[in-house]
Amino acid sequence: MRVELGERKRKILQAIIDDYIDCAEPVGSRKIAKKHELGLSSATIRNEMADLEDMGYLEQPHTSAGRIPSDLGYRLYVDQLMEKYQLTVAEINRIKLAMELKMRELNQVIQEASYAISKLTQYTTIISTPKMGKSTIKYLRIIPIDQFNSLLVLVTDTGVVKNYKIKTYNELDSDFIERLNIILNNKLTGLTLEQINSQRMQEIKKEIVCDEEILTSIFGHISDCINDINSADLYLEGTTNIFNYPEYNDIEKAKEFFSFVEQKDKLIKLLNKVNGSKKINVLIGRENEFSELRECSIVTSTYSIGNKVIGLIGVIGPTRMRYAKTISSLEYLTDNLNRTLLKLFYGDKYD
Amino acid sequence: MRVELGERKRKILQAIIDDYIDCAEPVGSRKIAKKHELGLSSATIRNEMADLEDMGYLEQPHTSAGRIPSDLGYRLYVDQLMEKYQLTVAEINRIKLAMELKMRELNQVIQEASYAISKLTQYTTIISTPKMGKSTIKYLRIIPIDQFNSLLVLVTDTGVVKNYKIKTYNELDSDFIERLNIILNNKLTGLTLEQINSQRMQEIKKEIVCDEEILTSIFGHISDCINDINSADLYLEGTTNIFNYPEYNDIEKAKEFFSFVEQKDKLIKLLNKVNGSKKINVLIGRENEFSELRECSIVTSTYSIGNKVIGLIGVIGPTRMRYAKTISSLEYLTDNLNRTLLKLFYGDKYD
DNA sequence: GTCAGCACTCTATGTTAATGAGTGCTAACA
DNA sequence: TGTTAGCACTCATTAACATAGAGTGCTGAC
Repeated sequence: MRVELGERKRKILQAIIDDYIDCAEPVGSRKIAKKHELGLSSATIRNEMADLEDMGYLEQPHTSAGRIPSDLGYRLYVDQLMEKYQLTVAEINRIKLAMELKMRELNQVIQEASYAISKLTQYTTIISTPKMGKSTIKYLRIIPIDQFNSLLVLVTDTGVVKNYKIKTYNELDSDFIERLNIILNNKLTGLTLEQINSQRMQEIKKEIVCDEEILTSIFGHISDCINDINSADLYLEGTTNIFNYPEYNDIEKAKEFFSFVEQKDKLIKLLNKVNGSKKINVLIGRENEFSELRECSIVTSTYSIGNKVIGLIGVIGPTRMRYAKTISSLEYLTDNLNRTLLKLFYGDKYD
Repeated sequence: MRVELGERKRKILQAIIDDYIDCAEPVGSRKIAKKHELGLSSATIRNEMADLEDMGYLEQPHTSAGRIPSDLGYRLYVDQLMEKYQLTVAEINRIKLAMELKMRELNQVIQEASYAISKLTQYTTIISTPKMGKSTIKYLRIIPIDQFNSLLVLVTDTGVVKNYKIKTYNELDSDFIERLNIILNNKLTGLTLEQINSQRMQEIKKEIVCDEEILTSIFGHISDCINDINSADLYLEGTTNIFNYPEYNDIEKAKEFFSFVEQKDKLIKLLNKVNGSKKINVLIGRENEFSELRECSIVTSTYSIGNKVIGLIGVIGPTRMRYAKTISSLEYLTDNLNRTLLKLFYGDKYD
C-alpha cells in the first residue's frame, strides 16, 4: 500500500501542510494552485489531493471542505518535507541572554531555559529536572545549629546542594557528631546516589554505637535527602499559550488540555516514553499514548552535562505545530543549556 | 438614599443571593415564593425585588429575566445576611490531615495549605510566602567544600535555612575562613534581616583585612542570600478550578483570568492592598482595583507565627462565590496553619 | 398591604432559505 | 496519457423569521 511519493505529490503535500500550519484552515486546491507556483491547475491539484487522501496523508473534515494533514501527513512532513528554520538574530539573542543570566542553582537554569522556549515557540514547555542517580556524594556533614537543631548538608559532584533540618530532643554531643561525620564521609563520599540504598545504610548504621533513636532519625534524614535529590520533578511553562490557537477556542478542549497538564505524573510518564537515543524527538498526534493529547504534538530534546544525558525539555502544542521553528529553537537552546550547565558545575575552565 | 432595610426585604435578598450562588441563574420571583417559605405571593416578592433593584442591591440582565445580586448586594450579604457555614467532618479532616503531613520546610507547609484550600473551596488560591524582615540571623557560616567551592549557610530564628554556593578562583585559607566566620557571626547574628542593609555590610567589610575581590564576592553572596529570604514570593493553586463555573465558560473570560493570574507582580500588588487589620477580608467585584478581576471576589486571611502576622492566603473566585464556606474554610485553615508553623519553628513544646 | 390576572418584553430555540467554498466527475484537448 | 475547463453536487455557515417560555410590571379587587 505504501508507495514512494512522486516529487510532485511531495511538493503539493508540503505546500498544503505549510499553508495549514500558517492558517489553521482546511486548504483548498485553488489556494495551492494560486499561491505556490507549481504551474498546475486547481483541477490537477484536486486529483493529486484525492490521491494523497487515499494514501492517508490528508483528511477531509467534510465533503465540501479543503484538506487538512493527518498525523501520517505531519510525520512525512517532519521526516522529509519541511525546510529547516533559521532562527532570527532576535530569537538567538533571546536564548543567549536567558542562558547568560547570573544563576546559582540548577533549577533556576532549568526554569529559565523552559521559560525562554515557551516564549520563543509560544507553546507549552515542560522540562524535567535532572536525574541525579549517577551523581556522587562529594560532601556530607551534620552541623549543629543549637541545642535541639542540626543541619544536614549534602553536596554532590554535580554541584547540587541540599540541606535538611534535623531536630533532636536531647542535645547532641559535639564529639559524637564529629565522629559521625567522619564515618559517614568515609562510607558515603564517592558513591553514586543510586548506590546508596537502604541496605547499605543499614550496614553503616550497624557500625555506629549510639542511641538507636537518634541514629534512626539521622539516617532517615539522610535517606530522605538523597531521595529528594534523586526524585524526578518537572516544570511547566506557558500553559496558557494554548489559548493562542483556534483549535483550543473550544472551552471543553482547553479544559481537557489544562487538566492533563496539571497531572505531573502523566507528564513524567510522557517524557519517560520518549525515545532517548535521538537528540530531538517528535511525537505527532496519536503517536503518544495519552488520548488527552491526541490532537497535540510533542517535540523533545535531551540536555546533558558533558556527554551524560541528564534530562529532557519538551514542547507541547497542537499537531498543527510549527515543527521547523520548534526544532531549531530546541536545538539551539539545548546547545546553550548544555554549555551553561557545564559552567555551572565545573566553572569557566570549560569555556 | 441608603435606608435601613426592613426585615422582609433582608429575607428576600438573602434568599435571592443564596439561590443565585447555588444555581448561577437569574432568580425569578416565583422561585423565591415557592422554595423559601416566606408566606408571600410571587407578586409581592416582585414588588420587593423592584425596590431592592432601586436600592442597588439587585440587577436585571434584561427585562424578562430574573434578578442577580449586584456587588453592593453581595456586600450586604457578606456583612449582614449570610449564615455561618459549618464545615463538615470530612472538610475538617482534610485540613487537619494536610497540616499534619511530615513537613520540613516553611514553603512546603505554605503550599500544602494553599492546596488544601483550593481543593476545599474549588476556587483559585494564592498564598504569599512570609516576609522575613523581622527574623533575626541565628547562624551564618562559610563552609569550605573543596579547593574552589565553599558553601554559605544561613539560618534564621524562624528556622529558614538558605545556602549559596560560593566559587573562588584561589583556594581560601582555612584560617581566614575561620576568622571570617567569627567576625560575621559576631556582627550579624541577632540582627533582623531588615537591619542588615548595604551600609552596615560596608562597615563590617572595612574591618576585615583581606583580598578585596574575594571579600566583595563573599559579601555579595551574603547580601543576595538575605534578599532572597526577604523577598516576597507567592504560590498559586487550583487556577483551573475556574473552569467549573459557568461565568467562565466563555473562552475570552477564561483567557483574561488566566493571563491575570500569571502576572505575579499584580497578584502581589493585590495582596498588598488588602486591609491587614482584620483577620478575614473580603473584596467583592469592583472593590478591587484590577479591572480583570471586576467579576471576581477575593477572600483573604492573615496567617502568623505567634502573634506576628507573616503572610496572607487568599481565595479568588467569581463574585457569585460561596462566601460563607470560603470564610469558614479559611478561618479553620489559618488556625491550623498557625499552629503548624509554631511547631515547625519552635518544636512541639508549644503544643 | 397583598395578590390574581394579564399584557408585554426579551431570550432562547428551531426552521428555513440563501450563500459560498470546495469537491468529484466528465469530456475535451495537447 | 496527463492536464484542465466546466459543471453539478455537497455541506457548513449565516441570516431571517417564527415560536415558546420565563419573568416582569401594572391594574384592580379584596
